[in-house]
Amino acid sequence: MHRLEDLSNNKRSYPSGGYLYRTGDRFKSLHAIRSGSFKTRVLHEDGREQVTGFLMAGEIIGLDAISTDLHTCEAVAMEESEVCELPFNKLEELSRDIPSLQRHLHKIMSREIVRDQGIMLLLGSMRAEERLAAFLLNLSSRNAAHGMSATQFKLRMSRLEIGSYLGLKLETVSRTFSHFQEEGLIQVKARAVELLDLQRLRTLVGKS
Amino acid sequence: MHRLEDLSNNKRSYPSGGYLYRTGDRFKSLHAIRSGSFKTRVLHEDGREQVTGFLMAGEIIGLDAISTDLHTCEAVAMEESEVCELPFNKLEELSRDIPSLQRHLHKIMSREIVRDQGIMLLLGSMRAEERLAAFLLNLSSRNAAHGMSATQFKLRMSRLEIGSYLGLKLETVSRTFSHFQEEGLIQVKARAVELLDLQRLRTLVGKS
DNA sequence: TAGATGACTTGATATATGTCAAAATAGACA
DNA sequence: TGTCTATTTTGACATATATCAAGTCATCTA
Repeated sequence: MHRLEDLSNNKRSYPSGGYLYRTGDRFKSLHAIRSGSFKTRVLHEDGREQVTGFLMAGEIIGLDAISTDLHTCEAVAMEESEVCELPFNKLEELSRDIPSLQRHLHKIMSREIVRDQGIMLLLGSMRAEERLAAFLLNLSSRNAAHGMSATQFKLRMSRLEIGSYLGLKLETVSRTFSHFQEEGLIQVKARAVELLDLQRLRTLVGKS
Repeated sequence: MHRLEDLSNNKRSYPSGGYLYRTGDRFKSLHAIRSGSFKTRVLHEDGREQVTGFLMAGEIIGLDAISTDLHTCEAVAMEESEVCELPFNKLEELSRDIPSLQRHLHKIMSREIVRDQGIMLLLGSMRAEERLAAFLLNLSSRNAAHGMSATQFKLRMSRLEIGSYLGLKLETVSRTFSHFQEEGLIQVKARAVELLDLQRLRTLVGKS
């Protein structure tokens, strides 16, 4: 067993804005993203909402949706997004027989929790510049992990969505981008970003 | 199978500040809290840290510790804290035979993720008053869930710890407490708190 | 290509929260 | 009980980010 998505025989496509699942849906599957990208959101009764994550090709969606009805996941990329469905009951059955799968699921689950804790640290104790630098570096290393450029990429999400994720207003996100550019840390034009000085971006994140 | 802790034959005690697990420990057990309370923290390489949760008697600790080495859990109460250990491999074995346990574990896991998402919403989009009101209401309902008063209780944690959890400085926490008292929402003296107007506290959280 | 629509940038100003400092209070211990 | 220390409160001031408001720039459609 090398890749979870080998288990799937059900592939589906979603247009931008298409819902993979939405508030109230019963959780029943994991999804491996083959192309495009997705965002997850939590909703509050009073209408307040927040983006809680962005997911890209090569990553697994779904565990953070377990049993919550205040949570949605939808495609954000400009191109079509494709996923493989991994039905949960099938995974459960298999995981009884295949110990390595059990561990694999654990690892995925853990990763989500660790990721959430990182975001909590970010939201709770970083300033705007640190948050955005951390965000860019995170995208960078995930790009690299999937065989894409670590320094040049196109953002899949709007300033508003980035702001929601980082706990900032879109104007602050935009200003901080501009500021980074003035400092020679990045080159940014609309959604096209190039990281010019990874080292200085890293030191930016690691200070209080 | 009604309560997870019936599985345990291993009970342990911790003094205030005692570590249940600490950075780098290998995750191997869940723990059911019998008395006292605990806090979990994430640590950052640069020394920055944040309280990510408070856990009280009757609750289960441990899942958010899976495979992360930047995470600690320690006792915070004044009195001794006692836990039942639930070894993970034992749980895994049992969960193969007992489907209801599998579901039970799922539910616990989900709850942690949902909780984290709630905190992300709080940290990302609420102001100081809303955060503290949400915090107090959360303590209140958890107290009630364990058969204690929903309106009168003693805080187990310092202003500094509350601030770390809510992404605020301790002075802001203190000022907000005082402000709530002036408004007649609560009665507070050091760590003794009485919620005087639950309804208004709730409306405070649900606006912006 | 022109016009329309939504996304992004930039500026001026307001405001919430942080920072620094001191005093008051509570809890621990001899 | 009194002393010591840590916690909490309160004040004055600084600052980061939000808010409000234009204006520019992209992208899409006709």
